[in-house]
Amino acid sequence: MGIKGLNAIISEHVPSAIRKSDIKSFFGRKVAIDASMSLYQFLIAVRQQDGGQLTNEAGETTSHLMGMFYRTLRMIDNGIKPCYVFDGKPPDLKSHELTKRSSRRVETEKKLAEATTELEKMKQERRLVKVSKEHNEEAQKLLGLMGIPYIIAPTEAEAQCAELAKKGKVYAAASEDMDTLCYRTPFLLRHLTFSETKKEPIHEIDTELVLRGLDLTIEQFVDLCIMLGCDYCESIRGVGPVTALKLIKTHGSIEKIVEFIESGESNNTKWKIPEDWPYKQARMLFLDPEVIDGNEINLKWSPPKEKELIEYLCDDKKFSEERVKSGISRLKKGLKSGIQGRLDGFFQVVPKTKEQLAAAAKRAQENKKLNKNKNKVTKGRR
DNA sequence: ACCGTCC
DNA sequence: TCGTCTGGCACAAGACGGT
DNA sequence: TGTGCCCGACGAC
Repeated sequence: MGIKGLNAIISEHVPSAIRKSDIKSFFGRKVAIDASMSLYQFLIAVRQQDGGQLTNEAGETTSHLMGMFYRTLRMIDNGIKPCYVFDGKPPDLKSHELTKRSSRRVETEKKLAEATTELEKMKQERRLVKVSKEHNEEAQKLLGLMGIPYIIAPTEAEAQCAELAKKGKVYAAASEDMDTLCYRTPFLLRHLTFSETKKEPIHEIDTELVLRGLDLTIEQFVDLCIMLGCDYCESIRGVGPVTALKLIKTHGSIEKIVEFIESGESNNTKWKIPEDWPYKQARMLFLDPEVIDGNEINLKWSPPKEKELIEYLCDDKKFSEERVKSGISRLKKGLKSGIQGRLDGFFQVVPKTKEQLAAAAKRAQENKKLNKNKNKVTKGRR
């Protein structure tokens, strides 16, 4: 998943589109999160000494529930209201990529069988991690009991996250995945979760600023991303990030670039356009993805179902009752203090007038100052 | 900031 | 020679709480 | 699975 090297391009050409800030500056915000991606990370990372996953007595995996529970609590503690979005059916174009992945799986399984050392076995085992239907359903059950809203997307979760942000149902999409920008989410938050414990600050990427900074339309930006390399199709062999940007700037679209290369005017023999290249379909998947209209979605954060939560996590999954109870009170507290939260619908309409842009710039300035002051305060205390 | 533990 | 792409490799991916 | 880093290959200048 993702767009190869896009982060590097933005960091280099439009660093001003990435605002770096503290988790505190998102207090009162709602965000949409790709649930399946989170579950995958938890399944890989939440392990014990011997490399095995956390389980209950029956041997059922609990790593994903553990991760989901505590990460969500952490966000609630910080006044952030998460909404999780689960993947639906992958689009047909992705099947190439998916068959590639499954053939890699077969090889990994072989290696696992051949592995001699425990260490080697552990490594290969992690590569085999896959988010199952059961993992997803268990996570959904947990979220339901916690009173956290979730959505099952028709196809790509990233696209649905962006849709929620575009319609003002949430402030931003939170993801490590750069292709969320292709769906034109107003804001993309990277490193949202581990920012407090780790050194990386939260990166807030403003899609409109990226487009303006690169001086590309959204269509051209998507074409650039396809050339950089996405999940849906191949890219032009011999064209890396530098050339891709140059080409899109001078020719304006992949159609024109293909024309240019095939005409031989480029004096370049090394560039190889893929045969039967479905770039037009890939482009449409980004520009017009299948999503549930954000206007039809009503996100609600409800009080946790205490008794059932304890039954599920403690009785069934063997979580510490003390910790779960403390989690429940954190949930209740966090939801109370938020009350109405902040207004996330500010950027509802995509086209902006000059006045709106000026106002947005002013707000950004003020936020910056605010963050600086906050940092000073916290530093002073320590 | 480390490091063992969570389940 | 410089710039750019490719392919090889290693590495790490959570959160909590006590010290 | 992706990301950065180092490397050699290969055109461009």
